[in-house]
Amino acid sequence: MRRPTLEAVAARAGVSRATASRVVNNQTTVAPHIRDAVQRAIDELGYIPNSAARSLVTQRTDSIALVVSEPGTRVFSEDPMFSTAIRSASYELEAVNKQVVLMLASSPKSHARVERYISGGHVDGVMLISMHGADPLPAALSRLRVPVVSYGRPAVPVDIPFVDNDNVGGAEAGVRHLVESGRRRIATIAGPQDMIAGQDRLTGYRNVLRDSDRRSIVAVGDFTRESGAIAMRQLLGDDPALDAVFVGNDLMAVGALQALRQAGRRVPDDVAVVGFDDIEAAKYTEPPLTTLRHPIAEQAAAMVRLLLGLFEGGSREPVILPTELVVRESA
Amino acid sequence: MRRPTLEAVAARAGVSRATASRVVNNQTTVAPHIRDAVQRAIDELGYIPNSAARSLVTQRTDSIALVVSEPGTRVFSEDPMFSTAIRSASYELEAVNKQVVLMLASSPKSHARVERYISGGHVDGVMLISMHGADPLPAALSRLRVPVVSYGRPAVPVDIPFVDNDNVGGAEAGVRHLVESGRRRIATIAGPQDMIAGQDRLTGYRNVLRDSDRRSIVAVGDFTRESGAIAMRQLLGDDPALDAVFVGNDLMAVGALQALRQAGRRVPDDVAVVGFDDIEAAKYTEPPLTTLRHPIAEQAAAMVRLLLGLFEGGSREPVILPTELVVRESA
DNA sequence: ATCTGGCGAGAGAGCGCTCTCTCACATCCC
DNA sequence: GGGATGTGAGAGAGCGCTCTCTCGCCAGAT
Repeated sequence: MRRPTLEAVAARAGVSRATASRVVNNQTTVAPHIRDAVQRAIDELGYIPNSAARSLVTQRTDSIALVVSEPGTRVFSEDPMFSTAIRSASYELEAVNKQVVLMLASSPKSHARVERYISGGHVDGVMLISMHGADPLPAALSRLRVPVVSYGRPAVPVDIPFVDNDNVGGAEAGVRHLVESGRRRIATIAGPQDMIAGQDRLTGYRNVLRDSDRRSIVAVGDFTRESGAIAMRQLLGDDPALDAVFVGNDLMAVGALQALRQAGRRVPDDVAVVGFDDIEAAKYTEPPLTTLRHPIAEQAAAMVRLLLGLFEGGSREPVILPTELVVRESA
Repeated sequence: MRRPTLEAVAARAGVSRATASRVVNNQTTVAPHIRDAVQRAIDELGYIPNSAARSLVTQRTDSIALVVSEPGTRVFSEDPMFSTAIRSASYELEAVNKQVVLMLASSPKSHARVERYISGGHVDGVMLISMHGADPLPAALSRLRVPVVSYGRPAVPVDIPFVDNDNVGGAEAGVRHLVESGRRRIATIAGPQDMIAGQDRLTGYRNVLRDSDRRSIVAVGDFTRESGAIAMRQLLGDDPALDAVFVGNDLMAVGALQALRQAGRRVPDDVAVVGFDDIEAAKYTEPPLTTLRHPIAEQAAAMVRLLLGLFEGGSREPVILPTELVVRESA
C-alpha cells in the first residue's frame, strides 16, 4: 500500500496527469468544475506530492542549508545567540515554505561533507552562521554556484552578502557610557580575534579610548564564560586599579562578574561592567548586566529576505542593524 | 553547464550507467580495473549523485526530521538543554550520513505543516523533542508509518520509543541531599505539569518528603528564569521560614537565586537551593549551583541509535539514563 | 569437445513529477 | 461562412538514478 500518486488522482478525477498537476500547482488555466473534481480526488486520496520527483524535474529543492560553522569551543550549544538565530531563521524560512537542513560543521571532515552536500545541489541556498577567520567554508561555498548569505560579516574577504549588527558602533556606545560615568581605567575583554564580532568590538573600544585619551588595557577571551573569568583575573593582575571593563559578549561578562566577586571587587562600585548581546541571562546576573542589545530575530529575518532576494537576482548589499545600550545595574 | 550525471561518468569511463552506479554504491561485483576507471571519471568530472533521482527510485531520503515541538514559552532558544540535544543529535546523525531537517513546531499551523511534511515521505524517520501534554504531534506522528523516537518520555500515552533520564530518581537524590544536610522546610519550584520532566521531578520531590515526614510546599513554573523568580517570591510569601528549595531546572533556579537575593536571603546559609540539569551557567551563579547532571549528549546519541535500530526492526525498548548529583555551594 | 555454473557487465524499465507541444473546440471579426 | 485567434486539456518526453533481468564469457567438470 504505497502513497497515492498524481496518476491516481488524475484517474479518480477522470482527467489527465497534466491537468491534475496544474491543479496541484495552482495554475490558472483549469476550468472551475475540473479544478473542483481534482481537488476532491486529492482530498479523498490524501495525496501529497512526492518532492523527490518534483525536484528531479524542477531542479529546485525548496530547502535551505543552515550551516553553523563552529569554532573549536562549542559556542553553539552554549551561546543563546546561536540558538536564537537558528530559531528565527528557521521560523522565517518555514513561513515561505522552505525546508531547513541543519548542518553543523566543526571538523575538517564535516567541512568536506558540507561542501559536498551543498555542491550536490541538494539545497537552493545556504545561510552561513558564525565563522572564524581560518574557516575555509565561506570561500569554498562562494565558489559554488549556490546562493549564500552570511549571518555576520565573513571574517575573510569573500564576496558573500551578509547581515550584521553594528559591532563597532555598539562597542563605542558601551565604552562611551563608561567614560561618561567617570570611569578612568577602562579595560576590555575582547572576543576571539579571528571573529569579526571579536575584532570590531575591540575596535570600537579602542576608538573611544583614543578619543578620550585613556590607556587601553586588553585581555582576550573566546566568547565563553570560562574565558571571561580567566581574562578578568588576568586584567586584575595587570592593573589592580582598573575601575571598569567592557566585555566582548555577555557570556564572558558572566564569567568576569564571577571573577570580580571572587577577587572581592564590588560591581559597579569598584568596577563597572558592560557586556554585549543582551542575552536573557543578562537580567539575572548579580548585579544585572548593562549591555548592548541587538535584534537577533530581525537579523535572521533580514538574512532570509536577503537570500530569497538573491534567488530573483536581487540586491547583494550588506545589511547593518543598529544596537541599543541597555543600562542595568552593573554600569 | 549543468552538473555531470552518472551517464557522463559512464561514458567517460567507457562503461554502462549500471556499472557506474555499482561503483558509486560500492557494490562488489565490479572488476578492479573497471572500478578504477569509473572512479577516475568520477573524480575528474567532480560527479556527485543527484539525491532527488536516487530517492525517487530507492524510496529512501537519508534524511531525518528533528522536530522541536515548542511550548508557548520559548524555551527552545533560551534553554541550553535544547541546543545541546540538537547539537548532539545532529552530530550523531551526520556520522551516519543522514541529513537533519530541522522543524520547529509551535503554532497549530506549523503542526499541520510538520505532519504533512512527515507523511509526505520526505524523511526516513523522526526525532521528536520536548512536547508538552496537549501536544497533538506525538499521537499524530505515531499514526503515520514513519519511524519516530522521542527525546524524553512523551507526555501522552502513545507508543513511541524514547530515551529519557531518570527524572524521578534524580529529583529524589537532590531532595535527599537537602534532607540529609538538615533542612527542615523544603519547598519546590516544579516545572510545567504538562511536561513529563516537570511531573516526574515533582514526584521525586514528593516521594522523599513523604518518606522523611516533611510537609511539601509547591510552586509551579514553566522552566524559564522568570517563572523561577516569580515562583520563588510566591514561596517566600507562603512560607517565609523555608530553608531549602528544590528547583525543577537550573534556569528556574537562576531566577530563584535572584529572587532570594532581592528578598535578602543568603544562599545557602538561609536557604539552600538545588537545581536540575547542570547547565553551564550553573557554575557561574552566585553562589554556584548544586544540581543534578544528566548526560544530554549521550541521551541524544542513544536516541539516534534507537531510531536507526528501528529502521532494521530493532528494539522499541525505552532507554533511561542515570543522573548524578553535583554538589557546589548553593546546597 | 561439450555442458554447466558462476560471475561480471549491459539493456532497459520505471520511480513520480513537470512542462512543452499539440490539438480540439469555442469565439470573434471581416 | 471562413479564417484567425484564444483557451483549456491531453500526450509524451524526460529529469537522473537504481535494480532486475539478461547475456556473454570463462573455468571447471564430464
